[in-house]
Amino acid sequence: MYTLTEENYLKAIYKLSIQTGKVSTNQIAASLATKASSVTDMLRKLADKLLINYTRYQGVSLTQTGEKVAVNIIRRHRLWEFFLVEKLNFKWDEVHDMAEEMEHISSTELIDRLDEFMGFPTRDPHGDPIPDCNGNFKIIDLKPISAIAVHSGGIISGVRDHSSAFLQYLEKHQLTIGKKIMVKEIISYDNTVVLQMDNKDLHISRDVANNLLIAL
Amino acid sequence: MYTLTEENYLKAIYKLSIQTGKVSTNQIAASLATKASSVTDMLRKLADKLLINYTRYQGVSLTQTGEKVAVNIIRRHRLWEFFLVEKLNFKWDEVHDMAEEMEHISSTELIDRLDEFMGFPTRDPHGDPIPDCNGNFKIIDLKPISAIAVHSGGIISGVRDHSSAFLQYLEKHQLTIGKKIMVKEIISYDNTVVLQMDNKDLHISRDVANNLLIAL
DNA sequence: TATTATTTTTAGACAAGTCTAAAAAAATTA
DNA sequence: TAATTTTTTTAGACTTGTCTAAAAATAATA
Repeated sequence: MYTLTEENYLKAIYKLSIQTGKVSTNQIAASLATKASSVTDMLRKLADKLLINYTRYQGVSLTQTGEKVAVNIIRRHRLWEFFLVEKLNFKWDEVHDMAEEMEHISSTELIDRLDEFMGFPTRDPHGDPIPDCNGNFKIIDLKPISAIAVHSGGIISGVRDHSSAFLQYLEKHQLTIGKKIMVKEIISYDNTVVLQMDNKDLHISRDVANNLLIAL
Repeated sequence: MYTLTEENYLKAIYKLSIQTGKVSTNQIAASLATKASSVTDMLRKLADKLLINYTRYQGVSLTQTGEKVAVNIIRRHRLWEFFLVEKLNFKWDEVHDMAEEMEHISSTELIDRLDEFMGFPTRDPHGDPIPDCNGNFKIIDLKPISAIAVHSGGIISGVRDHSSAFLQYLEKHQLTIGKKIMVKEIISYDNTVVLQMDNKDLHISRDVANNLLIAL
């Protein structure tokens, strides 16, 4: 239906527009590691196919069709990540690149059966929600640890940085999805956050606290 | 490592060379539904990459490297077919096109784990052998039903035609992998083959008998 | 507001893979 | 062996997606 490149553009635009609304050419170029001029070319093609709203110099947003396609790609990506971790025993930091390829397998029937095979999971291994076969999913409002008050806490429920370096760091310190944590103290000198978890103290940097999301 | 197109060419050349040794430009063109001129272009590229032996007008054969790549693609294809049938409950006539896409997922680690997950199967749903992680597999010499003598028989073990029309026909008449059959009679008028199976008689055409393979 | 800097777009070119039409080589037939 | 047919290759062009360099539009600053 859509080329691999088109799908990657739609996914990138979707992800960028969640945070920022309208998306700029340069943002897309950065996100896809390509040049602004290449992006402009592609934007015209996507607009011709009614997948994005685009007027030059004004940035882009997805049309309803475009969003549906993007959400579907994300559904496929997250279901394959779940499969790789739950069925093939990969670690959560190993699956991104593989799922990046697998998300382009086109059969809807296949992905729906895969969904069923795994018992209709609602979160992928990184805590991100998996859209159902109609594209519906709950956006839970998660907060980075750096944004909550001292003496409050919650359940680790997601990450903002999906790099394997970050995920490996978290794994090493047991900072995994589902863990209950409490912010004990913030050291004002360098904003180090002192967490209490499993009755032990753990110091994490501001950077880590910014990228680790909790549900209150 | 290799482009999708390169992989498809290597696979096609591999399959054609099993039957005929050296493969011609036109054979490849027919098998990939493309034009002879396109094939010539690609053959030069594959030869540059040392994947095939090619001198113009003389046909092609795979190099050792080329064969290794081709066998690996076939391994991936057949493992995914097995997965789709055994784990996701697809029927044997539904899986070809999906596997055709999935065979290009590149991770070796992924395919080896998938292999393990399914218990290292040795045959795909159509009876074709699945190469192991070193590319080894047994080529069992199967005979079409049309080639065996009256009153002899064997186990249905493979098909020569993988089209869904043919597979659906077989399914409908319970002519599935593993079934034991015996050739009772060949009607000389039109070469219809009368099979005995499950203590019942079944008439199949010469065409069907040609495409249904048995192990003696 | 005028100037400068940044962002975005256009113009022209390139690589991969495909095509049609025509030429060259090989195979077949007379 | 010569003529004809078939197969294969070459030549030139098109599409998709990319790039660099330069121009145009927008945003920021003086």
